Amino acid sequence: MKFAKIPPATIGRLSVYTRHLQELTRQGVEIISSEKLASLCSVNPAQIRKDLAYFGEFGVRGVGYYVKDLLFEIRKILGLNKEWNLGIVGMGNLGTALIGHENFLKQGYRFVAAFDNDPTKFARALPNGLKVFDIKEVKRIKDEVGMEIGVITTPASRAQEVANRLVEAGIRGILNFAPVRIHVPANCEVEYVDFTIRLDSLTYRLSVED
Amino acid sequence: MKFAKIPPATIGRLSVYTRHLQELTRQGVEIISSEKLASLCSVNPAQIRKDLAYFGEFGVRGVGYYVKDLLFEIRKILGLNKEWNLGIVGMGNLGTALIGHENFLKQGYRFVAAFDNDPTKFARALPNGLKVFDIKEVKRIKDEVGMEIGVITTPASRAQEVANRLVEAGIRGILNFAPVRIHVPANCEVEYVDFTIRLDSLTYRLSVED
DNA sequence: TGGTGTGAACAACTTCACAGCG
DNA sequence: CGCTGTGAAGTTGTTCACACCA
Repeated sequence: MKFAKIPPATIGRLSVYTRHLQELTRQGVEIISSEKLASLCSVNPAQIRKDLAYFGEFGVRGVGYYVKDLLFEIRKILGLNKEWNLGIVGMGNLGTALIGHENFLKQGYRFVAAFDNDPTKFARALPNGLKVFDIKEVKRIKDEVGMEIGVITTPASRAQEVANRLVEAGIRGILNFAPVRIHVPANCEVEYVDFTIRLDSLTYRLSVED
Repeated sequence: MKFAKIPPATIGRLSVYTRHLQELTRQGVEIISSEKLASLCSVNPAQIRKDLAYFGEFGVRGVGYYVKDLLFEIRKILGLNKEWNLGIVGMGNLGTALIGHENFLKQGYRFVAAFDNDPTKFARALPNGLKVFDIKEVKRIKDEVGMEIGVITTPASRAQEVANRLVEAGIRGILNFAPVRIHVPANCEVEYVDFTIRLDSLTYRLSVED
């Protein structure tokens, strides 16, 4: 791939493009212009072309983009030409719901391990046949099942401690649902999903506009 | 300062600050400097001061910020000096998990209504005593229970249709978990939570750095 | 002709550096 | 004296406008 440094926002938008390209594929649409795709994704058409230009030339001038080809190329850019193995820590309501959620599989993410620190949960059988292990065993299990990314769904107060364990076990990527920032070494990447933060943005806007 | 337009990123960070200020309160910390708070939140100290400066002067020079006061002030800025009533549409695994998730209540969000389009779910009793209603009844129920924000947890293919119904019922704020952009009139605000998009950012970085 | 690819203009956001004040 | 508050500088990201090409 290219050696320019890519805006994080571009990467986020590439994901959005793939969601809508997938939908277009399902609808049988074969070709789409940056203008139409932009409208679906609620962005500026030039933004789409610019985002893609970081990685190469994927369109046909005067025509547009071949939906299937573009989808394939973007997924390759995002590293999604392989399946990724996820391990999840914190088997409360949310963790249990995520492990059974279709969207992960649809995008190429597979849960291969589940952890908690509550012994009463170790017996429980999960939807997809996984068993819940003690978080202390994360290193052993990680190597056994080839876990690559850790998903944290514990309460905020335990997130840092879990992150430490994951890092220690050699995990290089973490998706954190707990509503606090966590601190990890530079060789480990973290992304955050905090739905109450998004709600706060909403309430801010709703409060201001009146 | 008061009437400048605020960067969306600032609003997002204000939420992050509150999460850590809450944690500090729990730990009994009374005063904190922008430097220390910045370290907790993984941002630049000047960024915190700048973010706050959009809204007023909340610190004491030479001292720092009083944790409780700052928390109160930021929550007021975000419109969180009231409880907000949420209605959720799509009672699959994820929807059911969210409705029982402590973080919402902790931040002042209360689920007051639940909807689906699958009649077999209407009977089901939810954790917090709510009943699942037909999405077609959203307008009536919304007025009855004072629902203010709609949360969409349906599959992508049904998100737009649900958004239309919410808008029609007079909802002015939507939190969308479905992995597609939705289109609504200008008087309605939308925020997105897509965890597979965040995972894609992670896999991109993991793929590039090797 | 019509839509992509892209340098250049523009806009937004972040960080610096220090003045100002408790 | 130390930490906040803030103009100015620096950096990053977005949009425009048009050259270019199937």
